[in-house]
Amino acid sequence: MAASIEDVAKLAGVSIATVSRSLRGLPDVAATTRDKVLAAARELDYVASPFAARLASGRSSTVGIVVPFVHRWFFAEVLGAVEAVLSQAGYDLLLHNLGSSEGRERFFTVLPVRKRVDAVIIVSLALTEDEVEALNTLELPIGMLGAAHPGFFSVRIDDVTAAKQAVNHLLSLGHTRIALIGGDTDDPMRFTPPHHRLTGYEQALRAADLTVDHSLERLGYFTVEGGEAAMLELLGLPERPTAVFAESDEMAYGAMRAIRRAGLRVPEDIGVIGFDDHSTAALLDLTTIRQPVAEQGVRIAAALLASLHDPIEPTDLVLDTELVIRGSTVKAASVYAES
Amino acid sequence: MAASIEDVAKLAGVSIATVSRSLRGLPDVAATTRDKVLAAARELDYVASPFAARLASGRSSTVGIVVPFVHRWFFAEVLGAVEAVLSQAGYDLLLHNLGSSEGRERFFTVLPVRKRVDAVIIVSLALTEDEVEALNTLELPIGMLGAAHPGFFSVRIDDVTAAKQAVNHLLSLGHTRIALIGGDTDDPMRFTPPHHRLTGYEQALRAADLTVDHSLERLGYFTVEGGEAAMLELLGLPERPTAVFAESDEMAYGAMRAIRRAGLRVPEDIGVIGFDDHSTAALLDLTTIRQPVAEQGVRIAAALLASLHDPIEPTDLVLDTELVIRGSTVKAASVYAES
DNA sequence: CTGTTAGCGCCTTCAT
DNA sequence: ATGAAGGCGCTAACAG
Repeated sequence: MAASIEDVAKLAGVSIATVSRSLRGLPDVAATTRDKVLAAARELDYVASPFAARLASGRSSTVGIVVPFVHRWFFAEVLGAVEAVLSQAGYDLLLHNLGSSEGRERFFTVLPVRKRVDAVIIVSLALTEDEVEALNTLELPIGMLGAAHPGFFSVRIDDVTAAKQAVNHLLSLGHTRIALIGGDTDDPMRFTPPHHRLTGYEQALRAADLTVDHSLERLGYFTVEGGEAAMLELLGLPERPTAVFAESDEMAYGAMRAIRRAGLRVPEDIGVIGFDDHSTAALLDLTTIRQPVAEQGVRIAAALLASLHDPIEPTDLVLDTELVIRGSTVKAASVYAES
Repeated sequence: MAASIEDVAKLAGVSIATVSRSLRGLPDVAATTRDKVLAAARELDYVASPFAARLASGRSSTVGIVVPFVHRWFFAEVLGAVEAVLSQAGYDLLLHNLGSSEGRERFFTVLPVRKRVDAVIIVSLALTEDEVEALNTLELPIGMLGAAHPGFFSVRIDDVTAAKQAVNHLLSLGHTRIALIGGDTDDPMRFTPPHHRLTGYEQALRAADLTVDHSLERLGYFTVEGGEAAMLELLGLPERPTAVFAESDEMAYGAMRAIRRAGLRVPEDIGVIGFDDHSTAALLDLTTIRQPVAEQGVRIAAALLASLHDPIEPTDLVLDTELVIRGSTVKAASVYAES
């Protein structure tokens, strides 16, 4: 059997309370006794039972993270960043992968994080009022990544501004007929970006005195295939667009494929700009809006840890995005040119 | 304060023992009393404190998973699959992302899963004897994904055979000068695939009575950039290869880029085959060896859950791989042709 | 600075 | 079929 705190106490010749204090680095322990305890603990290869500690202290030293689809690039990237921060702080990470709108519903009705985490991170979800209420019953600090809600911590980018960056880039190249391939604003998963990016797109057009043509706004569902299908529709229009803003790099990939399969060239015939700066965007020479993905994860994790240390008012942090110009919007010999 | 088992017992007019039994679906509880208990629990919105339960039972209902880099496609995919199986079985998933060889060393010396999981899944690591020993001190069922070790459960593919599939495909197309872009067999992370894929590559060549030319074996480090650099070296050879087998799709992407930047065509001048069937492989029209990624995750998770249910001898499952032929090895109009 | 003593909330024999 | 009671291994007052 593994050593318990009592074994350590016996070996060190002190009480279990002193062992507990010493091992946790609490003050009011003589340096000499602490050393004795540490030596005993090392000798017995002792580690405290987290469950006993959690039961007694009421703290779980665990943070729950809720992501729509772990296997997608963005969420995996976030997860890695959050894990790094938490594990370094001695916290456990409890992963909840929604996977579908049913999974989402299950999560918010069952609330499997109840009684087992000190804080929760919600990634990329626009919460319904019911969901907010469910989270509030937890009476825990809540962190949102890619969205915001009063009373919750949040770290995000400004999707409206970012979308404007994208469209303004196309406008600056002389395009006036600019299409949008976006996410579904009515999707059951209710991701946050689609609304804002759509808004930014339309605002940028209006600011340039262009009329918003809704027939140029298509759904790509954040997948390569969806982006391709959306582009096909756009290509079938009486007057096709000269440029496309896709709300994700993956949809942009699909759009590029559709364009090329139609025998047209990127960017000469149609310019394409994506969103994210996915790891393969450089490879495919895609102009895009880069957002700091890992950093958002680091920041939200750090904010929650800080609030766990001593309760503070929720903070809302908005990070900058950056236009990365590549060959899909500016003339280049081929897709495989500079990147 | 949230309801405790005592509250439920009081409301249902039974003892806490009966509540515990009822809620866990144990036998020897009268149907009527069970209903009473369930009703009371529902009314109080009761959920058991996992920590109290774990402390008392000695079972953690948690599985630890150790991955080299969560943010990489393969591992994220595995993670999603494992999470789905575990959460459905009522198990928590404790994620450990190594991130580097230092992270790896830290994990195996600290063993942060001690006293907090019922089983551990190790993904894609060739374990050293010290690491095996460390895991054995846990006295827990251990599952390996993408590797195997006596005494541990495992689910994997046959990398030797898979590499042969790849090379044989190139041989069948008439290639005789076939290069390899692989992972580092001396890498501190010691991934398992590089050794086996290298072996399969050489065996296939020998079986075809071709001599193995080590100058055709280059390191791509499992990244796009690495693959590109490796391909550049190969292109600089006095007699360059007519085909390349990359041990991952991402290295294959890099190779394709290098080939095209050199003004050569794929597959006319140089054929390229990858490994994995990464989600963008179809997009880039890359011939590859598909391995069942999510299924490996599902299988290893299921195996461990089964062994937790009732201890069984470790099993070793080898899943099939499949050759997926696309335009990077067989003539096609362009990279963006059929896929 | 250190020890004593209640719990934390549940599981699990052992009785009945 | 149900209840009583002793832990599980630790934390957190409270004494001293």
